[in-house]
Amino acid sequence: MKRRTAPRWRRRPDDRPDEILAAALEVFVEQGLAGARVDEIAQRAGISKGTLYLYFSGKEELFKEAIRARARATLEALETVSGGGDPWNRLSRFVDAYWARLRRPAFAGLYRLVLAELHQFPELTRFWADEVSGRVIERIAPLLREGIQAGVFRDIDPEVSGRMIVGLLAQHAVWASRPELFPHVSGRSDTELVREIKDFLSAALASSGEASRMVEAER
Amino acid sequence: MKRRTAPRWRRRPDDRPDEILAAALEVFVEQGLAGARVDEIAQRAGISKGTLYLYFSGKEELFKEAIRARARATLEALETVSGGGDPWNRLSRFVDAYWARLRRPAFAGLYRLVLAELHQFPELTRFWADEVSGRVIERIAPLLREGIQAGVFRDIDPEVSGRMIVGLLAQHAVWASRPELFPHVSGRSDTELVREIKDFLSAALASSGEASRMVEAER
Amino acid sequence: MKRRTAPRWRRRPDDRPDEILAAALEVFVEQGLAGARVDEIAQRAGISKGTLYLYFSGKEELFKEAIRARARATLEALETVSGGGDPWNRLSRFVDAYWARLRRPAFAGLYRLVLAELHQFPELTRFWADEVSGRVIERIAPLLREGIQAGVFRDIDPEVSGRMIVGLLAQHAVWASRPELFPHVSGRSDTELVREIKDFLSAALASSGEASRMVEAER
Amino acid sequence: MKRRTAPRWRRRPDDRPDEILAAALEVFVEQGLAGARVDEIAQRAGISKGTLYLYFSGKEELFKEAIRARARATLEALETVSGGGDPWNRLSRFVDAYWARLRRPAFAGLYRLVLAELHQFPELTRFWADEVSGRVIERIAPLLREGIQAGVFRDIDPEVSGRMIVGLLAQHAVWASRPELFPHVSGRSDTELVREIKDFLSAALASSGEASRMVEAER
DNA sequence: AATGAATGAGCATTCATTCAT
DNA sequence: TATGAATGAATGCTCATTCAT
Repeated sequence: MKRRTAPRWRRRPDDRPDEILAAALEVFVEQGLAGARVDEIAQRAGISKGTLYLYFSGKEELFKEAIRARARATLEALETVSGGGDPWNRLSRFVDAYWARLRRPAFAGLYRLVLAELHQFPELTRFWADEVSGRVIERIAPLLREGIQAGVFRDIDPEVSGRMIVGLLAQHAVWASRPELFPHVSGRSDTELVREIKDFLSAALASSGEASRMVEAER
Repeated sequence: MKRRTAPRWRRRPDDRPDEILAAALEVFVEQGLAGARVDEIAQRAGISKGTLYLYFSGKEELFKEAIRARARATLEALETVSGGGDPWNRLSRFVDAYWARLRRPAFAGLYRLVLAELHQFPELTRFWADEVSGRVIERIAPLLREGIQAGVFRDIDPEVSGRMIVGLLAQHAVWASRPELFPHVSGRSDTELVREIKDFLSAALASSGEASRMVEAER
Repeated sequence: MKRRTAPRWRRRPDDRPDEILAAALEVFVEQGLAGARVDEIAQRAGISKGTLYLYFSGKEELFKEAIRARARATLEALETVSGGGDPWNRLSRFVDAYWARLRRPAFAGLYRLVLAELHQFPELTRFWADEVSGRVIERIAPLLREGIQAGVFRDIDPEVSGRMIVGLLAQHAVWASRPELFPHVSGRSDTELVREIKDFLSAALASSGEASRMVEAER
Repeated sequence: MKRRTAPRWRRRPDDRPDEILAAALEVFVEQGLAGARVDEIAQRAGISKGTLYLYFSGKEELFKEAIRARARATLEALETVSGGGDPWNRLSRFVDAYWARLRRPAFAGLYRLVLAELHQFPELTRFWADEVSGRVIERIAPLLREGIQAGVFRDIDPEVSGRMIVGLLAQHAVWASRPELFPHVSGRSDTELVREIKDFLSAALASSGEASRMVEAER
């Protein structure tokens, strides 16, 4: 139902659909799917309610496309994290990049939405599992494997330790997105949180002879 | 005729209100605050819609009371975890007990609800921060402190490592509550997940001379 | 969706559904299916919009039930026309009774509605063909057959002459329901119209030796 | 630039307006006035919605003009029926010509539309009464008068018998346009129907000494 | 106390009409 | 002339809340 061919046509060359999706995600994050009002989405996108229906067939499609679009953007951003250096260094950079992503205002909201509403949309659920959840761990695992071969990381299943890393980061990001609810993060800066996480991960990952080194390797 | 103004917190023997709250939480968890229909709550509680309004003043109050009641129950349950033994043992027992709690079907739903909707209710937000979030870490911290003094745990801020422990457990519980969304947990049993978490925590917490021992100390 | 068991309960024992259907037919007749507003139907039925949805699942069901109910009532009314006498007499009584029915304000409207909108509802179309259209001719045919056997009517297919009788009556009723549109009926009373039709039918039906007698046999 | 105020009734060579009206009538017949969508009319006419508003001021005007145009065309077509021969012959030719007209797909639809919606437009109602309804009977009446003078038709008011003839034909055409609704015509060919009608009319019209002759006089 | 019929504000969606290009 | 994007009033339907019984 989205206009794929047509609306190359007025006002802001053709960001219209993206602007609508951004507004929609904002409102969905604040109110949930059922609570969001189409009127408000249109208003935040600076268009009329009717116009919105020229681009999307209804509230549900809007929801699905908003989730999809944001998820894609997040993944693309992570794609670029890379580079060389020793394993501690590379892991540190990954943590920084991922944390930066998780801390964007949109992320925690998206994640809440996914947890709360995605079960209503089986295709989206598959999309999320296949295209999003899986991808992040796929990206740390090789890095961990190399560290193990180099003898600097303990020999544990990289899928598992990858999961621990992502889990700690994600949970902290979620907490940090609602500091009023979680006093144990509310006084702390992002820098502190990242340092504490890195320190904890260093101890957990370092092979026995190694002094853990991620913290010093900081950005 | 008596119960005209505040018909809510009386009739201890009669557990009608609790049944309603349980039904309500169920529906709120499935549909969110806006998506939940009062009709359905009443139906699941086995009463008529009108009756529901004799006990609660409206949907919002129902929501707030449901959250409050469940949070209290969860905390009370954790209260009882205790006992002696060496620090690894006690930590292991705490992890088991907390995990068991987190894995109850109600938990992940409650947590999602808190993340998704609590911002609409400032008083509830305070309640959650003061009475719930804070309490859990308060409970592990002493345990960690003793382990440090006994020389078996690394000397790191117990508040911080407590947060890491709770974070890992909570995130895994969230993931495990939606296995379709998170393929990295979907094949694994609870036993496996707990073993992996304990192993990771052991490495992260053990003081340098110590072989980490939480896994062996298993229930 | 109609309440079959429940609403035995307040205000006017239980004509509620019938009152709604009557109001609905009125509005549908005036505005057509698409043009009718549910609000107005409710208003004419003296209830609120919401109440209407307690009895019917939506505008379409309302439409279908309204048609069905009225058609049934019309058929039932015709059922009672009967009696003895010579064929001319009986035919005359049938014409009077059918004409009286066709001239009720609801009939022409119902007929218009059927012509204009029924193609949207295949089940209703079948219902109309099976239960309504067929029945009327079924009722005159035996009467004509007896007249033929008695030698007073010409020997023509009773199904065919029945159709002519019904056709003339129906078309005149339609015209008479919109006199502004059809000047050739607009000045004439019902009595005149019926007399003219009977006269025409008498000539068409009488066997050659017979002087046609329907007109004199008048009510 | 010229055609700014009254862009409607000009440009003879350009038949754009007529194409639009034809498309409009099609859609109005299928959906009624309220149910018709301007979008679809434009689409069927092969133009854009905006263009349509260059030719007609809105949906209602479109409706009125479509009815008017079609009615005029129908009348013009009947004008040409004429010729000599004995009265039975001429009547037979009239019946054939009128029936052919009534059986065009557009007719029954137009008639339904007139019955269903014309009351909303008083001027159109007058137009229909004055220019359409009246005219047809005006055309048979003289023919019947001559037959009476020639002694072949019974001496009855030609206005009245004309009405019967038109009524029978019109009603059969309406039935035949919706055979699914009217089983008593659904199996029969047009030839059969016309033969039956002519036979019936012959008996009704023939003066007493005459054998009725319309059927044999067939085309 | 309990019920469930009744209400009407609220909201998603459609569609006739306008107007910048 | 012709287009089709944009608009927003109109309308079907839902659902939290009330209240007569």
